Amino acid sequence: MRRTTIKDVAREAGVSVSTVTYALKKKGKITKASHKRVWEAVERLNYVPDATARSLVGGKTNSVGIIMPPSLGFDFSDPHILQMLAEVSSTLSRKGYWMSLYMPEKMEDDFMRQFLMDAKIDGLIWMVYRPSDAMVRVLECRNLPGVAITYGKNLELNTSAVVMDDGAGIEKAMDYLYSLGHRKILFIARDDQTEDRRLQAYRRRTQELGCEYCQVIGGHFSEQMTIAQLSWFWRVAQERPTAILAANDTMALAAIKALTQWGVRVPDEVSVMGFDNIPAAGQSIPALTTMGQPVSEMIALACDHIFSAMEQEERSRELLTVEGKLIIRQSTAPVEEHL
Amino acid sequence: MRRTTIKDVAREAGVSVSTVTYALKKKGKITKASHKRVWEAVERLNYVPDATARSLVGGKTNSVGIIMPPSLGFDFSDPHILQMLAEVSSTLSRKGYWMSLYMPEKMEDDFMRQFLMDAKIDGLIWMVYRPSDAMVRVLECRNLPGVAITYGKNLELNTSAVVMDDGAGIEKAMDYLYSLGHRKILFIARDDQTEDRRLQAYRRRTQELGCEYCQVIGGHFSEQMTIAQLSWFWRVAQERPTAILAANDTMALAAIKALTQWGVRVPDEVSVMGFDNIPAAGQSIPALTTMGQPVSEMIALACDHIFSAMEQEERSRELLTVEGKLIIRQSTAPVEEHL
DNA sequence: TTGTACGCGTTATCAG
DNA sequence: CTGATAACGCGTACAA
Repeated sequence: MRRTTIKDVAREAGVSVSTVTYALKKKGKITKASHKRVWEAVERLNYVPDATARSLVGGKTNSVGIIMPPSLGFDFSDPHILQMLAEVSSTLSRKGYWMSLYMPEKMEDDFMRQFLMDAKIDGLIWMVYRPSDAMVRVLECRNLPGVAITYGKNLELNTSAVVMDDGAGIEKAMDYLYSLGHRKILFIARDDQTEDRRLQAYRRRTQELGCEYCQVIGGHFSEQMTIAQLSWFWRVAQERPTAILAANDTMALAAIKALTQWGVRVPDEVSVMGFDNIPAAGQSIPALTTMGQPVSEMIALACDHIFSAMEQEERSRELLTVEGKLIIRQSTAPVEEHL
Repeated sequence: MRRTTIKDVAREAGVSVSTVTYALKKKGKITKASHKRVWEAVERLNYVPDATARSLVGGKTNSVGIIMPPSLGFDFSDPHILQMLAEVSSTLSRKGYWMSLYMPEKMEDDFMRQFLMDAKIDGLIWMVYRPSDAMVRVLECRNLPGVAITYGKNLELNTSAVVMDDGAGIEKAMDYLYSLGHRKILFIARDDQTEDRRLQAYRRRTQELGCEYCQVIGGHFSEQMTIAQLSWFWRVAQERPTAILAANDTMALAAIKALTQWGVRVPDEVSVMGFDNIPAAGQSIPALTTMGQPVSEMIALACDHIFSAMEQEERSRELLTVEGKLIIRQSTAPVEEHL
């Protein structure tokens, strides 16, 4: 059983196809009578215009692709990611676009190229640290605009991007702790990220602020690992820090948990600060001071960029940077109170 | 700048369009020479076939729609949902399909109808409790197959569905606790779900098992609320339960936390059991015994159903039910030990 | 106001 | 082996 086409409707209504189109689009001028007959025929036949055909003639698909690997080199927590997707979805649909989501298991997957070639999209948002040149090329062949949501300044970008400068965020965090009087700040780094801008930023800023104390432990992502590392450090350290800055909230929360368990009061004895502002950060005791990633803002920027790019013929390579937001809660305090 | 089409390639290679198609599809027989010239032209012009045109002539879009409201009447936790999406995505792409994800803010949204009409899809998976008749109608007009992933038996279904019978799951959980000797089982219900099959199942099974004790408290979703309710109950209850069954893991975990804090040993004094098997359930202390939703299985079933339905012309309405899986961990113990 | 005819980019059929 | 040509379903100039 074939699908009902516009011709069927025309025949049923006793008019021509263009009359049907006009009646449906409310364009041009049509007699009341024709209009009515067309709509009746549409109802009778349950006609729904074919989306693919419209796309072909219209030259646009009305959808935007999203590429997001489940194992992101990416620091948004799961709840965040889901919320991000929801935000993207509604932002897109408000403008009449739909979302074509692709979550490759691994980035080097051949499927990705397949997707890039096969997907019926007018633009693409990369949720990856840095898309590979080959993939970007495919997009260029199709003359489609793309924008990456990522972080880390001074990235050698091959595409437009919205980047959060997390190095600057760490520096900002250090400055904040410094302003509270802290001079001995311990950094908990992610030890699975070889090139860790956050760690580098910590080292740099420590030096720039003239702090002698520059101690780093690897926290790993899991709570247990972080606690184990911190516990070890706490035992062997010659000098204990007055503040702890973690490269992400998960590790900061683990630190708070551990310290509290050991009877070390946070923030009275030690201030603890995180990074990312995951949802759990606001609910810990004490609530975690952290550097928030302006996720919604980044998404809005990316969507805006794609929207305007899709309306233009020429492709530009734009770089939009956003700043981390300092979110002060209860896990940090002036160092004076420690005395 | 127009996109390069197959005609451009043909001209560049000095052959006809059909020869190009043959060369690209490796079908039919072509001379080495032609093959080479075509591929060179393709490389030179960066030709990528237009997906929309292929879909039009081929009669299929190679993508599957997913409708998933962020506020699901749905009990999968966030990490689960993300994992579900990833699973859907890879299952689809393994079969050469892509995922068109739509997350409406509210289900009664007009955008949804728009999506259903506009989306270039060959089938749809509903991640909703029950799709509205009107929406199902749109799908039918397009002659597209659809399948809902949902739960609750005896649903008046208007579409194919994979359902997890959570009423039966609760009964199974009750039977398990009963088999451990528990006769006084407290139920923590979700108090934001007016029609709660889980609660009803608890009441029914309690009676069927001949337990006199039938106590329910409303746990709400948040940890705090659950703890508050439980704390209140613990104070005023004439008779305390030997086991607690919660309508979801989040509340069960909250219960464990609270009990432990009060010095009540789990499971020695009170057994605690959850529902859903969220990731955190395996990591609590003690690890939570729970009734797992076979999420992956449900997804696989739904995808399989859609795959086969998309290959057929006729639409059928199938109902696939799955059972909850009892996952025994450390939070439950025989009642004898309590003595 | 309405109908005809062409084009969108492919694939598939059928001659040559 | 290769080249015209007809679909696919719709939108839209252009003609009537």
